[in-house]
Amino acid sequence: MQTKKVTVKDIARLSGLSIGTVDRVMHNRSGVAEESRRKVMEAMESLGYTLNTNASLLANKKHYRICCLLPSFESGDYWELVYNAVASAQRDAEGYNLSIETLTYNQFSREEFIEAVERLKADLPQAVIVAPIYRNDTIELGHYLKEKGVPMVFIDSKVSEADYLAYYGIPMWESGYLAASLLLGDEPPQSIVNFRIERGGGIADNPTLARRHGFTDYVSENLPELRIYNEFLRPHDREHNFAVMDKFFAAHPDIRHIVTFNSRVHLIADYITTRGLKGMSVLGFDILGQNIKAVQEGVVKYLIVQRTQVQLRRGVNALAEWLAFGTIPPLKDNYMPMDILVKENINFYSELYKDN
Amino acid sequence: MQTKKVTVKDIARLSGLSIGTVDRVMHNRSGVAEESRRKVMEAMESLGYTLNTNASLLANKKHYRICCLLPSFESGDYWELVYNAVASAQRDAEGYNLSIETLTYNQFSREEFIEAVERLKADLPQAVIVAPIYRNDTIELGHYLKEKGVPMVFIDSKVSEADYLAYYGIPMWESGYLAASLLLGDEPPQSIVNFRIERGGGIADNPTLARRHGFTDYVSENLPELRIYNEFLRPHDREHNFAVMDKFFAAHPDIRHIVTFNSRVHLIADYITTRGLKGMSVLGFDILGQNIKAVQEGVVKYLIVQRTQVQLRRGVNALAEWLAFGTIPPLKDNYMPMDILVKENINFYSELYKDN
DNA sequence: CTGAAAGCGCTAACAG
DNA sequence: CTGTTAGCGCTTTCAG
Repeated sequence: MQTKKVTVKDIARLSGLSIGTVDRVMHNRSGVAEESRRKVMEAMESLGYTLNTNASLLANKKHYRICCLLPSFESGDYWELVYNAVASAQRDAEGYNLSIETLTYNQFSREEFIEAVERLKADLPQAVIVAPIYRNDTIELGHYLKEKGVPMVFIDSKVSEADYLAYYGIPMWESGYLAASLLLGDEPPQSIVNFRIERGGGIADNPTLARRHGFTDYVSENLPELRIYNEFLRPHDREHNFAVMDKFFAAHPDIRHIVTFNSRVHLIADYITTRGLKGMSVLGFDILGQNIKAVQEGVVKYLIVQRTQVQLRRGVNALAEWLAFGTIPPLKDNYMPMDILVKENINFYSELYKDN
Repeated sequence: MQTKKVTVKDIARLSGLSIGTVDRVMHNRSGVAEESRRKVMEAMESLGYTLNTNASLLANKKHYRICCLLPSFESGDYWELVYNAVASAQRDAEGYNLSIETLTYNQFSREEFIEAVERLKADLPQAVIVAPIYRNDTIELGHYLKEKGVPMVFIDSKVSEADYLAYYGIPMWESGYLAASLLLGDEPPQSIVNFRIERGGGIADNPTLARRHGFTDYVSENLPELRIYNEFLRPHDREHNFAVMDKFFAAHPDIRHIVTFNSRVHLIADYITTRGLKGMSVLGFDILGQNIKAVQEGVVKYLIVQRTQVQLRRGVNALAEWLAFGTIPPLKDNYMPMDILVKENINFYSELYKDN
């Protein structure tokens, strides 16, 4: 560290200007003579000035609002994780002159999404974070926000065609490819089953589609002979699901490998536990409480998870920097880690995903 | 959020005392009448006061020094990761009224460690972070620091018998157990080889010992028949290492499973690549640049890594809280995640481990 | 034991 | 275009 902290005063003195001007230069505000700007820059450079964030934040009266547009959730489902991450980001944000709000919509209802967008427009925040579901509507939202000068960050998944500042999330295709390599890498079976979720609305873009492509691409490349069965479950119809699975496994008693690309592998774990099936290799996604349990009990072998908290925090940071300094994130698409959880390491993740 | 931020003034007004007294109460400083203390507490409670960290930090003239006691490193080895984490924590620490220094010693020389401790004592910081190697000397250091009221945090590994404030690191035994389950879980082989590093000094406590125990415990539990060969390599003697491995694999051409418990799996990767061996299952630890490369090339199958940056940051945070507010960390032993890296997900980790 | 007052480094508003 | 000034909310003297 330096002998003494360099302050605006120092650089004002050195450049022969006032702290007012120094401030203006620092923040690229208009109304500074080119000559002065140069002098100030030079002084900052030579003294190695760094902004005291605490003082800055304290003095800054501006207050930014960031709004998160997310699917609503029921207890125990995927979006709850995201929502918790928002809550935690909210706490972090206090004291940073920015507040984070949430606007939710039923992910299966395009109407609700559009309505949520209307509400967003009615009380436009300074920045927006979106977990996109409806692709076209999201693109449109992007246009609108662009025009208003409101930056948008994607988390969870992205709509590449939209105007956005940055994306923080896992690479979807790769997550499926990874899934295949884990599940099928060691002793490739002859056939496997993919349990999917019946989609009601049908219009919604399914982000897990790319994931399934990643999986099937791995298969075409490495195991062209592999047969993949597709079966459909319902989020809340245990009886129906059990019937589906009973029927399937009766017809295919040899199948030992199960994959799901959504977060509901616990539906399958429930079935396996209840029926007492043995020797199954099951892979699923997302660190839901019930999924954790299934891994701990050895029913699910692999759980691929993302760091929702980190993703959101990075998104918020990117927006904060943009708002405060006009900084554009160095990378537009930020692909974050996909963690592989198994029985032997999962216990050291739960705390982290809850809070850290 | 509240309508308006609650400040010391508000609670001073409500309690009928001055902000000076309020401040004294907030920080449990002495010299406050019991009656006043009560009133202030009450007011804080009822208004839901929260400290404005920015203002606090800005006004606070105290400056804390944290010293990290670490093994020195050569480019590309494990301790470089830790050192980089310190450097990054240093940057974070600026503006938090605390500075982080590093004191290094040759990990193979107990003398150097003792000398480093002397230097530490000579210019005692307000808090200490230690990556312990010499167990007894560390215990002694703990006694000394305890007496001086200087808190100590362990990272990387811990000495359970010592007096310490908290530990942030992976669980060593479990990391070995995990290694075994990954390497041996699917199609257990008959025999495997463990390449170890010749230890010069011999007195140094080897933290990877617990890891090896975790591995062998898994084996005793699940694969009692498994034969584990032990061979010894040297960190910087490629020729010698190649001779050792040539000899070993000539004698055991059937062995396909290799594990190392230290960070130098790249030594083996180098050998495998050079000799063009095929079909090896190799597992190693730590996200060194050369190890990453070996995974990307498919030579190393599993790399188990820890989040050095996060661990250090948590350690620093714990100390900062202790210094500023006397807060004791909720958990003393904080076991952090062990990430499993394979070819298909490793590319999304490197950035994170570099900086995040 | 308590209150008053002087900043911490920066930003914003207002004069020039 | 530039300088001055009044705080932001808190901590820390220094008097009482």
